[in-house]
Amino acid sequence: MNIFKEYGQATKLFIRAMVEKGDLPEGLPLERISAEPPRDPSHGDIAINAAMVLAKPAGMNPRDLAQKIVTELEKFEGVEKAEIAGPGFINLTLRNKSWQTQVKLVLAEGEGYGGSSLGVREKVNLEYVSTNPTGPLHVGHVRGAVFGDALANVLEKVGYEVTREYYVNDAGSQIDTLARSAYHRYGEACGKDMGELAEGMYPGDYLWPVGHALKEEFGEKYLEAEEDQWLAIFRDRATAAMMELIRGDLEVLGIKQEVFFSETKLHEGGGIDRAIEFLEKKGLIYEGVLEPPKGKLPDDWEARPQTLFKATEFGDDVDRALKKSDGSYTYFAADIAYHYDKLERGFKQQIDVLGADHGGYVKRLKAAVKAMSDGEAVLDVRLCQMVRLTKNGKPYKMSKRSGDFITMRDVVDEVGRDVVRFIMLTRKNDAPLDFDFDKVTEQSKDNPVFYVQYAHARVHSVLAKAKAAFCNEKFDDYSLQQADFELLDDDSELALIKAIGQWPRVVEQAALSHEPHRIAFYLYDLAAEFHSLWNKGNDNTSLRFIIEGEAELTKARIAMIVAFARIIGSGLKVLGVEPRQEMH
RNA sequence: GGUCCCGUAGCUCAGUUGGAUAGAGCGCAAGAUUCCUAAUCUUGAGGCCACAGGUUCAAAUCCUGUCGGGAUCACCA
Repeated sequence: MNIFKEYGQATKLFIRAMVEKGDLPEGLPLERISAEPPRDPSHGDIAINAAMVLAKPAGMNPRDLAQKIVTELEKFEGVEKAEIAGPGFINLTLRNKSWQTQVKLVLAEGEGYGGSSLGVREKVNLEYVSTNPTGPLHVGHVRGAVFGDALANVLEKVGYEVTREYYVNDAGSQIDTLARSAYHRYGEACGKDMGELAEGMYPGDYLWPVGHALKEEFGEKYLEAEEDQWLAIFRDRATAAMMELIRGDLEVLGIKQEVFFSETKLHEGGGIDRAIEFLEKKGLIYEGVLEPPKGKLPDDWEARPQTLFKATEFGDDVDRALKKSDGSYTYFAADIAYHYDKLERGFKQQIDVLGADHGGYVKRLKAAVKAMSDGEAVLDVRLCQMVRLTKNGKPYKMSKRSGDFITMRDVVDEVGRDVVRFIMLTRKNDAPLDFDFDKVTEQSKDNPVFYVQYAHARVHSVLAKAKAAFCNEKFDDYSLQQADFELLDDDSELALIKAIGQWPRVVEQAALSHEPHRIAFYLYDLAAEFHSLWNKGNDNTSLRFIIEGEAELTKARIAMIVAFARIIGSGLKVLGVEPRQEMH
């Protein structure tokens, strides 16, 4: 249970009661009431803004209103004191017991602690990665992949039903290029001199096995054949092979998406026609000529009539072309159809995770979804900024193993999956991120992954020592729930416990704002709280976790740090990182 | 030129969807250390939150404009 929410709800109940009694007018903006931890801990545990938010619409003095609420809140058993501060804040100080109980809750609920049913099982479609199937994942793709996956986890934790999806761009001209590149390798596999690989082809050696497989399958059948005889089939085989490769890459990162949606199927199955027809019925399609873009014109710009979608009616800057001059559909048309398909599958909440280079694409996507759903569905597009690879602060070039880029596997091989995943979430998605190969593997506070893991490992170690010191006591989660939590009354212990109590709130906020990085930052802060407490035990041995001869006290403290470790564990799980028992 | 993102401590960045005296880490200065081990902790110095207006009880946060940095810009994908 989220303790902040609890008191926020309670406040709202009082207000409603007051409205019913006629003490307050109807129609107050109750949704603006928040119960949050105050920035300054000396202000108490929970700050409620109700009086300030409601004073004006209620036509009351904020402090008078606050006084009424305070009188009610004071009656709560868990509240030690409630006071009015500043312009009308209501500051609650909870009894220690209210916090200490959280420890027991964590142990009882285990990984479920921090979860909620906020999402009421609403379906969310989360599309991420979606790289062109023309080669293995490279570093640039990792961030979006990790971001999307962690976001999916967070959303699930608060009760959304998330579908993790990958849009396979297997229809464009880049696939023809892929097929031709594969053909080149096929020729070579057959022992023919193919000369130099033409400009613009995919040079990576990951196409070698594809060439060989094609030789296995077709022998020399297509060696002298015209392109139109083999192109389609090579496209098909090469894409399948690339998707196989990409799935393998994703698995290395620990990512599993359940839907792989093919653009080609959209073309072949008439999905695009259907979506366009749908828009046409709404009167949102017309033939027209676009204004030339402002500023510098592209060299080959010319006015031409096109099939256009009225994107401007839904917030876009210009209307967007749906057909090329040869009559075939544009990429955007396919994308409209794809999002239409998501709507047909019942997704009112859609999230696309894209690279920052797609920034200019966001408005038209949102416009399309808005238009097709009559504003019923929401599309959120999260853009992930660049990752700059560095080593010791200098731009880093790795040996290029497959073609002309650094692959995701290169990075994971070098530093490990957990490090990659965690570091990718130590920055907001829309801020660029430096990935320094030295820093991320360094064992120091500088490196958040290490810092958090270290705290977790310390708990594990203490637990083992406690078991050895008290062989007659049990330290499993159930036994620990029976501990006397009121013994945890030192300020620094309470500080750790209060930090633990923030977890449900953090999860909720990360989920609602679609910002999984908040989890990573929270875990770091939480770990800091633990390390701090640990070191107090160095100064003052009475604050150590294991106190010889004091079984009850030791049990309570072990319960506290085990609860701490559970939070770290479930937080890391959300990020897709394995918590470590030891650091060596 | 249009659009989107960014501008917070010397550096790298958080900032609880508008809250009270703006926070961490690195670096700098001083100190501590037998539970995981100087891998950690404590204390200190360091800020016109780019700038100017506006909205209100309250703005780093929302709106407008200016300046600076990045991305992107008709049929590509």
